[in-house]
Amino acid sequence: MKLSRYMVPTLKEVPSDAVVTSHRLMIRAGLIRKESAGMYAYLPLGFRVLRKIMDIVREEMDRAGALEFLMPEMTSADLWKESGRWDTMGPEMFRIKDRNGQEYALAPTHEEAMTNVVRQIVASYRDLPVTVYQMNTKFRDEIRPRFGVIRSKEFIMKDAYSFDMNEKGLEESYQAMRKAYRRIFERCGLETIPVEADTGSMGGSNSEEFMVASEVGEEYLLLCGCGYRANQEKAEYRRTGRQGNEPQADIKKVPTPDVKTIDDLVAFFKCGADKFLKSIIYLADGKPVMAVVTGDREINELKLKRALGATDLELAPDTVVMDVTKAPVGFAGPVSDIKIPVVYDLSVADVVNGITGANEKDMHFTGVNSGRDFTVKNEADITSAVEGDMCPKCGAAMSVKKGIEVGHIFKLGYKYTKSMNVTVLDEKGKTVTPIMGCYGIGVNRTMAAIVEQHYDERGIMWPRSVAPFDVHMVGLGKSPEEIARVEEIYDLLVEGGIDVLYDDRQASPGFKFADADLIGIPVRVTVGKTYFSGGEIEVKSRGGSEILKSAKENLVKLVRETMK
RNA sequence: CGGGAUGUAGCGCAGUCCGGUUAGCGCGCUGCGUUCGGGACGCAGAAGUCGGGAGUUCGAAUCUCCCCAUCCCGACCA
Repeated sequence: MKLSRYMVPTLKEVPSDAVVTSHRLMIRAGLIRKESAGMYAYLPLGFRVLRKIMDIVREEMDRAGALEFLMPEMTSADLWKESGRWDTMGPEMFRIKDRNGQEYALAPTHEEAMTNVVRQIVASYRDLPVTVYQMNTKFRDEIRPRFGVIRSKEFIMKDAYSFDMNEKGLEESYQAMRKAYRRIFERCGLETIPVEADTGSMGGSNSEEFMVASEVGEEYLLLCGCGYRANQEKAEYRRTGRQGNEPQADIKKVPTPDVKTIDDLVAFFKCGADKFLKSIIYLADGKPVMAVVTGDREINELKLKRALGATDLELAPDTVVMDVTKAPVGFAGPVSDIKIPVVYDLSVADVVNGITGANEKDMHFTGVNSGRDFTVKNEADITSAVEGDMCPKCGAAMSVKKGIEVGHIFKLGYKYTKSMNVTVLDEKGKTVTPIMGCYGIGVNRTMAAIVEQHYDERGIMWPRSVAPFDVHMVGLGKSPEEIARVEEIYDLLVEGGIDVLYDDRQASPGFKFADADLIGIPVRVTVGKTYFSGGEIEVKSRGGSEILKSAKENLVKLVRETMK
């Protein structure tokens, strides 16, 4: 491909709305252009990279025996109503109507649609197991699109769904996908961290996310040297059991006018936030409950929901707090008799001489001790694990990293096969409901993550497997004769089966080199004065500083070696 | 949805506080010439609804009001 005939609008300056590295570089290197918030056009160079990633995904899915489909983007509301998600999906799902008033969703995911096709086709245990997939655009009305292509309203996802006769089969299908995912990301040159994850609103049991460690990641991962790794939604931690040897003080009621928040309390009592027993009132399925955690920890609503066995959880409105605690928000506590269920975080029992609200306006208790002043009846892990917390497996201190989620696999269970009434006959002619697994990869996001992991101050450094071209050839001929000799080299490479981007523009050498570094094709071939005078062609890899020289005859061979 | 910021040529910015003739600068773009191995130089050009609307005024990029868009932080999220 001749650059003079291609479209690579590289930029020296970055549009002011690009903040994170991958976004800036993808724009500067001419891979993408913004259409509007959360929507991007992929220019030819960017689309080439995207296609390479999709090819890798496709090859590995096919290798794992998954069958590729192409599904409609616009999905009938009936399907969503059947599974119940028409109501539960909320505003993140784009909903549209046709001229007859028929409702549709722009699919944010395809469980229903895929389940629907599959149920029309499979009828017997002989048809299972089967794993189906597609790579297609997904639409999500994100509250806040962000970080360029990492969080957008429209994106390409590879989504796969497995159908098995039983849990044993599901485990096999799940492991096959797990293996495929590892291969996919490895082939893309990405270092991923598989972590345990919560299954979220998709419903289901076992779940693993493939994370790419990155400063711009939107999730926090807890990692332990023993191999335990989980995202913060899911990560457990162990109670320290450290009580120290501070003697128990007497409980005292202390006036605390207008001291409500933890920050206020820290300033008022001049002690650490971990001394406070933060007591928050929630409505779990409409009924008030109190959650008690130490002041330095954040309640993890997912964990709390699980601990309570609730399907719906929200912070209680002020009126309910008033009703339950007989005090305004800010003075709740577990000491006085509370008529609603109370859940204590693991952290609470170890607090000696804690401070907590007295369920009375402008009053707190100090010197509060569990076992004496209140009883921990229902203890659970309901706060998010943080840096330094003890690993649930081995007890060592865990560390925290931020990560971008590029893939997610999980065992869905019977959620869709039941609600959508999928059945097959088993060997005995008995009707059974298949069990599902669900496996996603964010393709665009994977591309951004690769850039996040492969760049330097000059630009992108594509791993060969996803690079838009194999070779970036810089032609530095001036006279028509020289240019003709450069073209010969280009033809030579192309005939040698090498995918070449040839910079034949009339521009200064520095300009061309800078563009080559920015675009980040792994091998650069320079045909310039050393060739015209001494017959030597220069070969350099994007990551290295060494310049290899080659005669015309050996060029293809040398380039192939450098590509490895 | 809360808090903050921004919107002026394709991109990056100045001008706005304190209203006043042809709205500037750098990059990029076009033409000509000189250059030519790490983002060359000279000369000559093209390109702007100053985010939109309404208002104040003799006069608005600049002041007032309303709206829109974008970005950041937060809340939220397979």
